[in-house]
Amino acid sequence: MPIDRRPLREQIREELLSRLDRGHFAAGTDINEVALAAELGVSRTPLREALITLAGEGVLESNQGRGFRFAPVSRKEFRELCEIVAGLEALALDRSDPAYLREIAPELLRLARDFPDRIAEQHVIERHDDEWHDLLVSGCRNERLIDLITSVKAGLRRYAHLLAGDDTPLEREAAEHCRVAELLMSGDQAAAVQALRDNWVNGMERMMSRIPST
Amino acid sequence: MPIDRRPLREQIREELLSRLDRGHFAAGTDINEVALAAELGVSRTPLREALITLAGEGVLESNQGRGFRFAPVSRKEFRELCEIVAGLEALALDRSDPAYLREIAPELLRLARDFPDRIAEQHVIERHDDEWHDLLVSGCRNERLIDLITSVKAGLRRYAHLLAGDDTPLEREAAEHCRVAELLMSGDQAAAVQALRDNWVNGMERMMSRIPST
DNA sequence: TTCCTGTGTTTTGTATTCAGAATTCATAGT
DNA sequence: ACTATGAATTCTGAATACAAAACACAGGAA
Repeated sequence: MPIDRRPLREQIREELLSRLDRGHFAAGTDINEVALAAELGVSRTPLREALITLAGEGVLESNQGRGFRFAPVSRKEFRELCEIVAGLEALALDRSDPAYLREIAPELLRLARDFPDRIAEQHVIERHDDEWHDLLVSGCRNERLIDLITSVKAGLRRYAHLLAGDDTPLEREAAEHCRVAELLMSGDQAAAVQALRDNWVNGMERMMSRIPST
Repeated sequence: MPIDRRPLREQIREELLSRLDRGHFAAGTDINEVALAAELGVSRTPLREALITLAGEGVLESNQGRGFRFAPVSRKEFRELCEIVAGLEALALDRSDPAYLREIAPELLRLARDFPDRIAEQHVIERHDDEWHDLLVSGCRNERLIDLITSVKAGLRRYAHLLAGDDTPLEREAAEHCRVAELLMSGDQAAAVQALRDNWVNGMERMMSRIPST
C-alpha cells in the first residue's frame, strides 16, 4: 500500500474537519494551539498552517493577537453560503457535458431513491448526500470550479450537525434529488439546473429554523 | 496615523500580490523561501503562512517536498477562472438591492466613460477596471460572496500583465461597462446581469490569444 | 464601591534550529 | 558515450525557542 506522503497541514486540516462533523467543537469557541497540537501529536507549526487554510475557507476566523476560533454560526452566514454553493453547483451543472449527464442520470436516480432511511446515522446521511452532489458535478471540466465548490462547502460543515433528528427534511431532499435526476434523464439540462437551485434554496429554508438566532 | 497592526502574513501576501501585478515573478517559477524571506526582511514562518494562503487562492501551487511556485498560466485555467468570476459577479449583481443599483448607476456610467485612455499606464488601467467592478458589486449584502470574488480574482492577477499593449480591447471593455451601467439606470436588472456575464465572456475571448499556448 | 494601574501568567506571533527529502554533480561501470 | 549509483548540497517540512501581545487579577486611589 502507498504510504501517506501528504504534508501534515493537509492531514491536520482533514482531521479537524472530521472532528467538526462529529460535533467536537462548539461554534464560537477559541482554539488553544498548544493544547490542540499536543492532542493531535504534532507541533504548532503545521497546526497553524492548517488553521490558516481553514480560516481562508471561512471555517475559522482569526483576530490579531487572539488566535483562531470556530466562526460562530448564524442564519445570515448560512444563507450566504447556500446562495453561493447553489450558484456554483448550478454553474457546474450548466457547463457539464450533456451526454455525460445523461449517462450518469440513472445512477443519480438510484442514489436518490436509496437515500438512507431514518434509521441511518447522521454521518451516513451526510456522506450519502455529499456523494450525490459530487457525482452530479463530476462531469464539469472546470477543475477550478470543482475545487472551489469543495472549499466553500467546508464552511457549510459547521452547520451539518444541526440537521440531526427530524426526518421529513430528508424525504424532501431525496424527492428533489430524484427530480433533478429525472430531468437529466429526459435531457432537459436547463430545467435540471433550476431544480438544483431550488433544491439548495429549499434545503436552506428547511435548515433555517434550526439555527440559533445567535 | 494608525500604525499597521495586521499579522505579517497578510502584509506579505499583499506585497507578493503587488509584485505579481508588476510582473516581478515569472509564472511557473519556483519560490526560494529563504531568499524571498531575506528579501522581504521577515522570517520563513510568516512567509510560508502567506504562501499557504496564496496557494489556497490558487495563485500558487505546492508540491510535497518541492515547495511553492507560481502556478503556470494556461488558457484552460484562465477560461475557468473567468467563468467562475462571471458567475459570481452575476450572482452578486442579481442579489443586489435594485434601488441601490439605480443610485450608483450614474457613477458607474461616469467611471466607464472616464476609462483611462491609451496613454495611461498599465496598473492605472487595471486599478480603474477593478474599481468599476468593485463598485458594481458593492450593493450585494452577501459578504461571503464579496470575499470569495476578491479571493478568486487574486488568481486572475497572474494574467493581468498580459493585457498590456493593445488598445482596442480597452475600448470594448469601456463600451461594455457603459452598457451595463445604462441597463441599470433603466432599471432592467436582469439584462444588466446578462450584460455583465457577456462582458466577462468577451473580455476572456479578447485575452485568450495573448496567453501562451502553454 | 468602582475604576484605574501595574504585575504576573497565558497564549499567540515570529524567529531559529533541526531533520529529512529532492536535486545536483561527479564517478564508475557497461 | 551513456547510464546508473552515490555522495554532497540545497531546500523544504516540522519542531523548538524566543518575543510580544492579550488576559487575569490584585492592590490602591478617587
